[in-house]
Amino acid sequence: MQESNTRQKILLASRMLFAEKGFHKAKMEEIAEAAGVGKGTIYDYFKSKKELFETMIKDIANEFKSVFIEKIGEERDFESKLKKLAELKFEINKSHIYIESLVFKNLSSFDEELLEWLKDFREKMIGFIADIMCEGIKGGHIKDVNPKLAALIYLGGAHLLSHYICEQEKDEYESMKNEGLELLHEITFRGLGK
Amino acid sequence: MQESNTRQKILLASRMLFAEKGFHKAKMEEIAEAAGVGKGTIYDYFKSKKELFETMIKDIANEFKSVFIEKIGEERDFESKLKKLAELKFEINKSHIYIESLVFKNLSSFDEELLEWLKDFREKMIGFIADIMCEGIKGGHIKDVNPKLAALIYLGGAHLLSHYICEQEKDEYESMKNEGLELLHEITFRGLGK
Amino acid sequence: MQESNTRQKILLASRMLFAEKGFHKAKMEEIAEAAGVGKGTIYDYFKSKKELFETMIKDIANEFKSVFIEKIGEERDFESKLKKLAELKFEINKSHIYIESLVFKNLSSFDEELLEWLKDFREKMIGFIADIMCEGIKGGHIKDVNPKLAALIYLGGAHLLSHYICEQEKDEYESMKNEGLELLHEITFRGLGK
Amino acid sequence: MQESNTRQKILLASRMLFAEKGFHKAKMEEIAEAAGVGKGTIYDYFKSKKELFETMIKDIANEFKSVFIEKIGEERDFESKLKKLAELKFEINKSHIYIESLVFKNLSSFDEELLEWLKDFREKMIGFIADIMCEGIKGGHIKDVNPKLAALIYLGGAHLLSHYICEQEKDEYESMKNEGLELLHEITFRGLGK
DNA sequence: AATGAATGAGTATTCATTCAT
DNA sequence: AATGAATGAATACTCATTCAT
Repeated sequence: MQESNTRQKILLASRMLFAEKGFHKAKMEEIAEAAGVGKGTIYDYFKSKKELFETMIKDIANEFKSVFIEKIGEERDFESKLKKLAELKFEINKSHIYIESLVFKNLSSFDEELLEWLKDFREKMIGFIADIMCEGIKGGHIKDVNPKLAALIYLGGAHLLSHYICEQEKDEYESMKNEGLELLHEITFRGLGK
Repeated sequence: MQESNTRQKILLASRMLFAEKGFHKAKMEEIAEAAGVGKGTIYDYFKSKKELFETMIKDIANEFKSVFIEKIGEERDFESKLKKLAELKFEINKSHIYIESLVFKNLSSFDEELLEWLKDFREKMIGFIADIMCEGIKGGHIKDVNPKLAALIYLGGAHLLSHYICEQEKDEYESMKNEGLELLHEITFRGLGK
Repeated sequence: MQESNTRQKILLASRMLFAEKGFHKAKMEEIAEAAGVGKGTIYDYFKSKKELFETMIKDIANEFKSVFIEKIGEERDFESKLKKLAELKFEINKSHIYIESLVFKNLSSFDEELLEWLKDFREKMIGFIADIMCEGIKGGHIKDVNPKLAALIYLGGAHLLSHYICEQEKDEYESMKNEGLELLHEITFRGLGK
Repeated sequence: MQESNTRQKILLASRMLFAEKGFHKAKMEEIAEAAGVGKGTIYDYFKSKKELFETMIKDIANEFKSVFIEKIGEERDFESKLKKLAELKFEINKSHIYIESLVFKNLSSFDEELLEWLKDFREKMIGFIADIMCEGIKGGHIKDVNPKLAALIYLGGAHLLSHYICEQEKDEYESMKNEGLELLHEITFRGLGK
C-alpha cells in the first residue's frame, strides 16, 4: 500500500537536487545522501540517472496537472477560471520547482556572471519594449497603464504564440501565424485601447 | 581588419554545435572539426569551453539586440512597432538559434521520449485552457476566436508576467502582482470581449 | 585494523613507479595497474597525483626516521652511533628509494646519454680532487690514504656544509661560513695528518 | 667567429628559466620570449627541448670545470688548494646555478608545502645527529666544536661516500665500503679528537 | 533489500613541435 | 634566418554504474 517509502525518499531528494543544481551538476552520490540511502539503492529503483530524472519530471508534471484541474475545476464561471489560472502561475513560479526550471535550468551549470548578464540583457529588452508602450500612451493610442507590465504581457503572448506555432508542420505554419498575429494584435490594441 | 578569421570560424561552429547538442554533449573536438581547425587552436582564442560558450551566447544576444533595435526603429508609429516586434519573434524562433534554446536546450541531453512526453503534456495543458476559452465563447463572454490561439496568448502573457514579477524583491512583489494580474485580465477580457 | 589495504597497495605501487620513472613519467594508469586497482580507485584515496606523491614521500621519510632513530638508539656509545649512522647511509642508498632520488630523480626524464655524461663529469671532478690529495700525500702533508676516498669525504663534507649554510639568513651567513670552513679544514687536516 | 649571438641568447634564457622552474615547468614559449626570439627560432638551433636542456647543462658544467681548474690552479700548495675548493663550493651554491639544482630541482614542480616539510625534516635529522655530536663533546670524546657544523661535515662525507660507492660494481663494493667507512671514521675521530 | 568500494569509459586541456610565410 | 599560428598526441581526473557482501 505504501508505494515503497524508499522510492519516494529518492524521488523527493532528486527533485530538490535537480532543481538546485541541474541535471549534470547534481551527483548521484549527493542524491543518495540527501535521500538517506546508499548509492546502490537508487539503482534498485531506477535504471539510470536519466530514468530517475524523467520519472521525477513526469511526477511533478502530473502533480501540477492535478492541482490545475482541481483548483480551476472549483471555479464556476469563465472569468474566474482564467483568473485562477493566472494566479496559479504565480504560485507555481514562486514554488521554484516548476518543470521548465527543472528541465531547462542547467543554468547552474554556468557562472553567476553569465546568468547576471543574461538577466540584465532581458531587462534591457523589456525596457526597450516598455519604451514603445510609453510612446503609445503619450501618443494617445492606448490607456495610461504601467508600461513595463503591458510589455511583459504582450511579449509573453507573442513569445508562447510564436514558439508554439513554429513547432507546427510547414503547411499549417503560415495560416496559423497570420491568424495568431492578428488575434494577438486585436487583443492587445482593443485591450489596451481607450 | 578581418577580426581574426579563425576566431570567427570557431565561434560559428560552436554556435551550431551548442545549438544542436547543448553545452555538455557538444565536444570540443567536434567543434574544432566543424570549424576546420585543430583542437588546440580553440584554446589559443578561448580559455575554456565555458568561455567559448559564454562568448558565443553574448555574441548572439548582441546580434539580436542590433536586429531588434534596427528593424523596429525602421517602423514609424506605435502599432507598427509592436506588430514588427511580434513578427520578429516568429523569425527568431524559426531560426532555431535564439538564446533560450541555446542556454536551456540541454534538451538534447535527454531522450526524444521525454521531450515527446513533455510536448504532449504541454499540448494537453494548452488544450485544457483552450477548453476554458471555448466555454467563454459558448457562454457569450468573448468573441468567437480560435480558442487555442487565445489560450496561447493568455498563457504566455500570464507566464512571463509571473516569471518576471516572481524575481522581484519581496516588498514590491505583492503590489506588482496585483497590478499585473489586473492589467492582464483587463487586456484579455476587453481584448477578447464582444 | 588493517589501515585500508587498498590504500597501502596504491602507496606501494606509486613508490615503485615514482622511484623508477620520476614524477612526470609515472602515469596514474600505470600506478593503478601496478597496484592492481582501477584508475578511479586511486582518486578515492588521494585527491590528485600530487597528493599521492607527497603522501608517499612523507611516508618514506617517516619510515627512515623511525629506522634511523631505532637503529642508532640501539648503539650505546658515541663512536658506535656515528659508525652506525654511516653504515645506514650505505644501506639506504643501496635500497634505491631514499628520498633524494625520489624527489629529485627526474633523472629518468632524461636520456641515459646525459646521465652518463654527468656521471663521467663528476668522475673527472672527483679525479681532479683526488689528484690534489695525491699531491698532499706525495708532499708529505697527509698520510698515505686512498686519495679518491679522501676526496669523496672532503667534497661531501664541503658540499653539505655549503649547501646548508647558503640557505641561512644573510646576517648569519658570513660567520657560519667562516666557522664552518675552519672546522672543515681542521677536521680534514688533523684527520688526514700524519 | 661570434658563435651565433642568437644561440647564446637562447642558451642564457633557458638557463635562467630551467633554474627557476625546472625542466617540466619551463615552457618553450617563455624561453623564446625571455631570449627575445620567436618560438620557431629555438628549433633552428636545437632539435628539441631536451637537446636544449642537455646543451645548457653541459655548457654550465664545462664553465664550472674551467673555473675550478683555473682558480685552484692558481693556488700553490696542497692546503691552499683544498681550502680554495671549499670556498668555491660556497660561491657556486650561492650563485644558484650549480648543476645539481638544474638537473634535479624539479622542486618547483611541487608545492612550497612539501618543500617546507622536507626542509623541516632534514633540519630534524641534522639536529638528531648534532645531538650525537653533543654527546661526544660532553663525554669528552671530541673537542668542543659547533655540533651542528660537525654533523653537517660528517653527514656530507658519509653521504657522498656511500652514494659514490653504491654505484660501483658488486665485487668492488664490499672492499670499497669497508675502506671508505674506516677512512671516514679515522678522519672524523682524529680530526675532532682532543 | 541495501550498501559503498571499486571501476573505467569518456573528455577538457596542455604544450612541444611544425611549416607556410 | 626568423616567425608564430596552428596542431594533436598525450594524460589527469570525473562520476554513473556495478556487484560482492
